[in-house]
Amino acid sequence: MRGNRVMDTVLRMEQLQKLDRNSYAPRYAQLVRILQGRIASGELRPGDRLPSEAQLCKQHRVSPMTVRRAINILSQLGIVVTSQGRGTFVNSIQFWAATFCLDGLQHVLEDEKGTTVKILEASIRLADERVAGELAIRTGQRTIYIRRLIYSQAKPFIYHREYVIYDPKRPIVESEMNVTSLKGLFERVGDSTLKRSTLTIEATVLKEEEAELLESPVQAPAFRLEHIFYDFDDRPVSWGWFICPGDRLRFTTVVGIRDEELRRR
Amino acid sequence: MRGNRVMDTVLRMEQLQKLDRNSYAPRYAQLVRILQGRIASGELRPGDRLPSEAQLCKQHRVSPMTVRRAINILSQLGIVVTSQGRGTFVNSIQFWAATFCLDGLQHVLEDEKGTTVKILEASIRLADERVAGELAIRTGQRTIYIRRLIYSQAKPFIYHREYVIYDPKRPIVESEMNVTSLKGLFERVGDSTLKRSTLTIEATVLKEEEAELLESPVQAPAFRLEHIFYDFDDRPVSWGWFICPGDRLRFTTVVGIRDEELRRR
DNA sequence: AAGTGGTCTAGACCACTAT
DNA sequence: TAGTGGTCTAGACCACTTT
Repeated sequence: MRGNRVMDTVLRMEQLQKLDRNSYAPRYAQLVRILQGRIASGELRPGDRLPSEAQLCKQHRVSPMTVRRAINILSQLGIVVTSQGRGTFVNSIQFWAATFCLDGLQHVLEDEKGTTVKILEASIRLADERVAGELAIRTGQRTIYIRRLIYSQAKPFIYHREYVIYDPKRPIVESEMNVTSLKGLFERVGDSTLKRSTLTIEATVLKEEEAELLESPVQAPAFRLEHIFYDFDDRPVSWGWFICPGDRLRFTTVVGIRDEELRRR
Repeated sequence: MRGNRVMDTVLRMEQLQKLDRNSYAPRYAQLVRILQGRIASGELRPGDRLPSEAQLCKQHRVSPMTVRRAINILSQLGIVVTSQGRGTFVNSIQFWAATFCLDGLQHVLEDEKGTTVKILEASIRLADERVAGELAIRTGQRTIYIRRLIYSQAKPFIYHREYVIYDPKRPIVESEMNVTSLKGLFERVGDSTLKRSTLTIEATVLKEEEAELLESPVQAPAFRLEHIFYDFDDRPVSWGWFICPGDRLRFTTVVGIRDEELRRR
């Protein structure tokens, strides 16, 4: 099937796909699209070896670094895999390599006008075993317990609870109170800048209090997004979780060859 | 705070962090770690400008391409943002840029011994409106309806249902039947190789049939992972969904500066 | 030994931003 | 105008795999 004359002609034609040297699109990006096209068309199938980098250099009259870059991008997209000394191969679709982004939340987070944050409670609580464990402090130590309700388009959208380490030197509460945009919420806790955060997504159902606040039925499916924020000394400063009804949030992605325009990178 | 003498000394000391030119670690990777360290230590804070690429070249005695590569990696990690003509800046933690990977499933998918797939049903069904819509066919057209139960360590783990377009020319059913490893399931439908797939994650609760098969309580929280597979002609060939109880699956990620070893890329 | 991908150099030109 | 990031060249050397 691969070795007949018709196929060879197709191959030759495809290889003639040329770079447009006057285009504003960078050459590496054009090369990515050309190779993607050869894979998408079925000309190069999973397991097949791509032309070597030296061959691609000659064929498209570009330097090795440019070819390298194109192949790196395809590799990061999971479309090809490289193997030193052997070659570059078309990958079969890697289902579990699919990545989901929280950008479903982004439009909400960035919509300053449509999003409001209401603080339901902010009080001192002594850490129980669970809280102490998550925040790496001793039980009985003081924390600030905060409950927030986040509205999108005037409707309750997310319910957030968190425990923040209480540090008498830093008046966290006041600055936390001033957070009315959700976006600012994640950039800093109190006046300390955050270094990193661990996030976990779980499936859950709404409990009574949650359902009431979120104006949804009890037992309705929901996402639970748990977080721990760390400061620049690698100490946890905040542990909490967001609850969002399942009918208001979903995560979507595409794995394999996308036909969209290649994004700038 | 930034302009005093102590800080300047710290800055000078940090800048003396040198590349180990005998190390097996590539220079761009070492440079990434050095810059990450300067950010992680709080020396460079969100909003600060990094030294220009030319300066980094001189400081670390490497070529522009090597600096470029290091900064590209930091940029892809979301740790810095670049702006042509202005400079490269330390990013504040981008909560919504968090990406979750299905690799929580990977160990299950790749564990050939511990994972088995049992086919509960495979029958011809005429497409109703919903199925026809998803698969872009006419209502009443034939599809193959397949129900599978995936076991991990001899316990039911995931329940899968899908509709596959029926093509008399391709004996899909037999080859579908032979799929006993979950891994093979996603690489091909019948004998056609897959080009891409769209995936959506939703929160749901177990219905009666699902609960019984998965040996979990009815109404228990669960993830619903819906998929459409496309062939190389961009036509949908399969629409279906996986149901997995919430207590057996979670998605975790880290956003911001990780302290792990820098992975090869 | 020959071919492959992985890293790196020392420049170049360009587009964009700030002054 | 000077400085910045973005792209690109035409080579080089190395580690690895296959023959």
